[in-house]
Amino acid sequence: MSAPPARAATIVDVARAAGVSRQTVTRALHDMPGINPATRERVLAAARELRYHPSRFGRGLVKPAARTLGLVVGDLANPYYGELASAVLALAAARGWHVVMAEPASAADLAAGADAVVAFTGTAFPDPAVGAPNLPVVEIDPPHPHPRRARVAFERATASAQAVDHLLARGSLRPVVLDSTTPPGGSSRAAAFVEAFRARGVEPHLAHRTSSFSQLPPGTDAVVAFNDLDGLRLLRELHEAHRAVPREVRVVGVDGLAVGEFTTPRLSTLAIDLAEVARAALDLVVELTDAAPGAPPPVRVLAHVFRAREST
Amino acid sequence: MSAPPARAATIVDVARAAGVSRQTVTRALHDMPGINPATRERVLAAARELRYHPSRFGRGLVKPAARTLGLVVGDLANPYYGELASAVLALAAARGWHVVMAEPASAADLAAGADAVVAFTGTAFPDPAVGAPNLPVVEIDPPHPHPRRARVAFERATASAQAVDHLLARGSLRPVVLDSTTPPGGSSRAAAFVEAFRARGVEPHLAHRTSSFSQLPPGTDAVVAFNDLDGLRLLRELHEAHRAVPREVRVVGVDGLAVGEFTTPRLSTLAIDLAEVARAALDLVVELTDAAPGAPPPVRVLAHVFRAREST
DNA sequence: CTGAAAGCGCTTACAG
DNA sequence: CTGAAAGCGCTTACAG
Repeated sequence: MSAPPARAATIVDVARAAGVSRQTVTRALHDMPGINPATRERVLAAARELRYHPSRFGRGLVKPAARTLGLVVGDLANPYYGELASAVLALAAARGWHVVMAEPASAADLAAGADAVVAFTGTAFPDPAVGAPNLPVVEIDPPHPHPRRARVAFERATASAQAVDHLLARGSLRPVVLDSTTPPGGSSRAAAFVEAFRARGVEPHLAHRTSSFSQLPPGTDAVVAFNDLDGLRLLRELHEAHRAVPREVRVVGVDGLAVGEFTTPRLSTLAIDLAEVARAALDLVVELTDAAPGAPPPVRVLAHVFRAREST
Repeated sequence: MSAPPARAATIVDVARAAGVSRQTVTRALHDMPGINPATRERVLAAARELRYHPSRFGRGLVKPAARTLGLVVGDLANPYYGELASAVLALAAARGWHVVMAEPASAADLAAGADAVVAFTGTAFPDPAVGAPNLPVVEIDPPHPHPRRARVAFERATASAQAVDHLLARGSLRPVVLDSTTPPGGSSRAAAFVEAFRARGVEPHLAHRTSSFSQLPPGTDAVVAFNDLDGLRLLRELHEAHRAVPREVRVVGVDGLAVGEFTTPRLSTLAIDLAEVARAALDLVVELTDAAPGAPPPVRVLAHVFRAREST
């Protein structure tokens, strides 16, 4: 009967429709005592009719609101980021925080909707939009430290060295390290492996992560994949090419994906406790928020662990 | 020097610290024209010193704000939900919406922070908290239709029948259907398979999804797993028990996980296009919001597809 | 170039 | 049991 509303209904619209004042609407909506049941029904009916939904902003301004954390992760379709996000969600809920998520492409947009941001993308988090300086940002494993952002740094040297020792001890002397950068070797995960090989007198071949095994140098007897998903792809390719893993070729992934436990062979990998990463990130949000203005941003270092499974 | 602030700094605090008015602070913060550069610097410095970050609520009240979608998914560590979430995030960003995420356990809390909710959990979405009736809710594949919620329904009968025909044609006549409910057979995904088997004169054995293969009836020659992750686990167990797949035992999963392409053997599965599911859900949010008060909630039906890979 | 006023939608005291 | 007033933090016209 009524024309479609140009804007969403407000509490005043409901009050007018029900013939009461705004505070009576609030009372009805929040099931507060001291309201005539008949009045309440009338208000609720009007609210339903108008599809009234209270404005988050009006309410947030006047009631202590949940802190809202912005979370930016690489790609949720990769279970690695999914696990991290899942851990952050659980921890945030336990603290009563809300979590706004965004893909890296629209990360800058988060500044408007979050009180702080945790970013885990493999690249640098873009500077927040104009109008939102001083947004506390925590980066997980960023390519470069930032002078005003807290960060969770990954320690890879130890685990990479263990993996390399493991490979060498089993006779793999012609290793390839796969990487996402051009030229390959620029990412910290690849760099840690390259360094470990060199420290032991072995010069690994470098190639892009998208290389198939057939494109690698003949004689290749070990491959360090860029991540576990790539490692699984490689395992599949080697199976189809009738190359025995680990006898002829050894494969190491990075990430510690649970699904690497269910393949044949199980994928050896560099793992990190993502629940711990999540906890460190949330702790840093608090620390950074409370830090003195000039103080250097806090840092947490978390180490990878080499998990030898069957592919090595 | 100054005592720690009891509350976050507001624009008035910054104005006072810089010795200007509130609108001058706004001007400096938003890089607006018509402000003395020296004044701007002074304001920005004060803002930094006070760690001032504008309130989302104050701003949201006065500027047209992004719509915020609440998204509740089962478990992000499962790439199935991760893929869906990833698709929703991308689509939402394209429309300029924000996305607040929560785990099912804290889903009710979303009512305070979202303008609408999309829920995909395998169970019924809890009724939103008091004070937020009329919150538009879109459920994906809910166990039961809800009188006021829109929903994306999954059509499983066709694909399940195809999978069953495929199994039967290859001689698997003693199938087991695994399920998450107690007793098993209560979930819609399991029910669709059971029905298809019965329609063809075969009575499948039912067991709980956590059953290991060794606990299934002797002679079992086909297993319908509850989901792909379970299917991969089963594949691994069969490999260790030296049972040939698919020759002795055929395995079907449900979800269409990408990782099922990289295992050996590749996992046959019932897949659904999650990008399409995401699009349907977001479209329903809009439809539901615009719908007439009394109108029945809109519904979209999306069908699974049987993807025969190597495990059958 | 800068400030005083009005108003966004809500809830919380306080009157009646 | 119900309503008038004040105020949360911000931006947008409008004066000066």
